[in-house]
Amino acid sequence: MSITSDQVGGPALDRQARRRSRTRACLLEAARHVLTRLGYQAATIADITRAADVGVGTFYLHFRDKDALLHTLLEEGLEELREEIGAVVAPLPLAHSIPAAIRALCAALYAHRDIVRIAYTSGSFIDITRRGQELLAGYLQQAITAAQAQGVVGETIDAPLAAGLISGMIIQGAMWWSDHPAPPPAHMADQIIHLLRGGLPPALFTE
Amino acid sequence: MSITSDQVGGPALDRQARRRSRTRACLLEAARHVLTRLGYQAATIADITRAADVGVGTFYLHFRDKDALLHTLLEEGLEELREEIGAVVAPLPLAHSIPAAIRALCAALYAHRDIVRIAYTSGSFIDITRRGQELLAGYLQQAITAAQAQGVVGETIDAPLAAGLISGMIIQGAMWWSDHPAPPPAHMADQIIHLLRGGLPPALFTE
Amino acid sequence: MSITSDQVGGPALDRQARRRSRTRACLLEAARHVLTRLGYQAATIADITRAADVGVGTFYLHFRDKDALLHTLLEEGLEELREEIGAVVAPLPLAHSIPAAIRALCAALYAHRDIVRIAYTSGSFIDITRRGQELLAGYLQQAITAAQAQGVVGETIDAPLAAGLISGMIIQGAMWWSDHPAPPPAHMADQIIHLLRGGLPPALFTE
Amino acid sequence: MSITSDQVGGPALDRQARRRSRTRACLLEAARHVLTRLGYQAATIADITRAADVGVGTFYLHFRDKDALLHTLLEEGLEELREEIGAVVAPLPLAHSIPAAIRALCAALYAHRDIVRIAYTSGSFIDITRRGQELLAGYLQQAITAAQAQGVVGETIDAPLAAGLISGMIIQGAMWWSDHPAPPPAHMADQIIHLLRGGLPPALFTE
DNA sequence: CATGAATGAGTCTTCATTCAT
DNA sequence: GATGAATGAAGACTCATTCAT
Repeated sequence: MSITSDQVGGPALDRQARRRSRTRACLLEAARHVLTRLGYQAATIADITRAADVGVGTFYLHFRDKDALLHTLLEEGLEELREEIGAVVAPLPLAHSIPAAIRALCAALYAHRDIVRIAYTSGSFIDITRRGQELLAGYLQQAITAAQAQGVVGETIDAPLAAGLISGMIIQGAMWWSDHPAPPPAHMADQIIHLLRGGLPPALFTE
Repeated sequence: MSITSDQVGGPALDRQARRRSRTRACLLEAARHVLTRLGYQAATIADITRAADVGVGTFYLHFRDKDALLHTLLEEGLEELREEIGAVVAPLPLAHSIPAAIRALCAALYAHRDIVRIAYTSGSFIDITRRGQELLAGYLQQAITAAQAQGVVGETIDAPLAAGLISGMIIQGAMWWSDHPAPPPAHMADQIIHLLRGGLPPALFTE
Repeated sequence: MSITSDQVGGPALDRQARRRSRTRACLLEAARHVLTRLGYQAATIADITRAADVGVGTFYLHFRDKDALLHTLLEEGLEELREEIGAVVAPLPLAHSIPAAIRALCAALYAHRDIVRIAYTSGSFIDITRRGQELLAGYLQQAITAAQAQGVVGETIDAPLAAGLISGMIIQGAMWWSDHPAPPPAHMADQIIHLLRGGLPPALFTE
Repeated sequence: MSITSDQVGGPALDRQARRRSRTRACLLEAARHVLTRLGYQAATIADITRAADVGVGTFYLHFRDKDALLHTLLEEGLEELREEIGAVVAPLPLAHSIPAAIRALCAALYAHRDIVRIAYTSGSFIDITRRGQELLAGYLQQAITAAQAQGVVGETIDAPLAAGLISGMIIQGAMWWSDHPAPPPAHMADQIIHLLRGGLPPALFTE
């Protein structure tokens, strides 16, 4: 008696589910490429399914519409960012983790520079974009606030705004990366840290 | 010949030209509002002409097509930016103009925050956007390079990258402004200057 | 000085409006033909605009969507029915107007047999269809009730149901007409009146 | 040969055939419900298989395509109508079977009101619908013609048309039933018989 | 110059049908 | 035989652009 696939329910169902998952992942991957290149509004469903090498109808088996795709792409990207950064920053002492946080943010945003570009050029889904920026700023603000609580940083620093500025700088770098290969994230992080350490001497600021 | 307003050529032609100019300005102003709200792709010609209170056909008397409108809007915005910033920065000694440049950049970008948002969310016309970013970075890079030439700034600073980072920080602020009223540009500039002066103490950077 | 069309606002605007109206009427007329032949669901917008000899986009200048077209078609048809029948029946003494009412109903439904077919085969817009049936039944019921009030008709007749049955018979005839040319409405009305006068003798009803 | 249920051919094949039959019946029953609710064009194969609780592919094991399903549904419905009505009317003397025929038609159409609605709102398969109407009219026409042959009904009655009118009245009632519960078929039949017996007195017809 | 009705190419989206498991 | 993921042709609807007035 031969062992056929329908004798054992599990594997058969698993294979089906795996195939489904793979198609969905193909679509997300293709969408990431296409949206990065063309922008959300200009990209068509046909562009995406062509890039994923599936039929147009297949798209709608996995996403309700174009908006749902973008939502999924951004939410999943945000979640990966959160995990990657969290894994690096969590074990560090808050008050002294700014360089590490900046390096982690740069590395993570470099890895997801496509998603960052899509988030900032799509126009819609501002809440997800905002949550992303808040995620980044959150790490920095925690570090600054903790340092202020320990008295090592003066109160003249507006912690939320400074955090926003630094994260803004990094995000802008990520958008730059979506067009240019250089500089690598480590170099970018070094320069940011160098700048924040007081790299620009007081001589430049005599007005 | 009938007695009409075109008996006297000069004034009539002027009035004609003035009316034409006014219509064109209305369209550009309407486009700025509508594109800021909806984004380039989502905004329709009808949206723009409705906001400008003219007929759809009138649009095509002033702009070849939708792309030409965006091109004009961005080029004119870029030119205004260049003039406003240049007027402030030109008379200053390069090596010591960083705070003034930052304040001028913040003020000018705040005034044109709609255009900045349109430039960064339209997806097309990357060359104009790049030229805008280069305009900003140019002022900063000149100042840093001049300071390095005078020996007041060390060579460990990557002048183009630092300039890019600082301008990126400011641009990111401008995109934030397109959604939020605060903080005012002067406050934003102060914080940036404070940060760059070495506002974050070495204590935060002991790794 | 020549008399050009834009010197006199009225006629120019009128011409514009007339042209618009004509296009709309073309579309409604084309829709009546196409929907009768293909049915509401099977008919495409392209079928209708092709029949009307206008571009597809023109359809959407006049109707929000396919549903709005059907709604308009049925409402306007219902209104014409109401006017045509009312004009005939209104001046008659209620209690003796049944033959006249039946002739008027037959004539009006014959004239609008396409609309009747569309209403009864479209599946949607049941409320308009119901209102149409109630319109027909209303005239008959008024006549029967008036006759009962004068004592010339016995109370064993269920006036609403009888009215519904007779109108149903006529409506079914109208649907028949949408496929066949004969019999003409006058003949149809004569037969109905003949039947209702007691054309089938008691001999047939000895059970 | 492995020990499985197909060792004994007969019962196994029977069980197979029974299961097949049951699935087919499920699909037809589900189709009847779904098509009644949504109409033929609007109903999807997925709607039907979901209602039947089978996979979409299963549908095509039992019907060549969507049209074949409708064809089967209508043909089987028509056959049942024919059998039910025939069983009642066949043993009666033609010339005196009009009340019985009307009662049988009302009862049968009430039982199959879903099918009637589907037939009249599907747009396609007009030949089956026509054959259905001819089935009904046939019984009535035979009765009227037989009565005319016996001299108990005058020749002023156009037998085919009168038969068509009466069947049309009943069919219209059946479509009404697909939306409303009342009146019951017996009541409907009584009123029709009452009307045809001369229920509307001559007083109403003095023009 | 100004207008807005008309156009039709281009998109999104649905769904009947197929086929590998 | 049963399943449901995948397919792509077909249809609704939008909107940049034109042109007669």
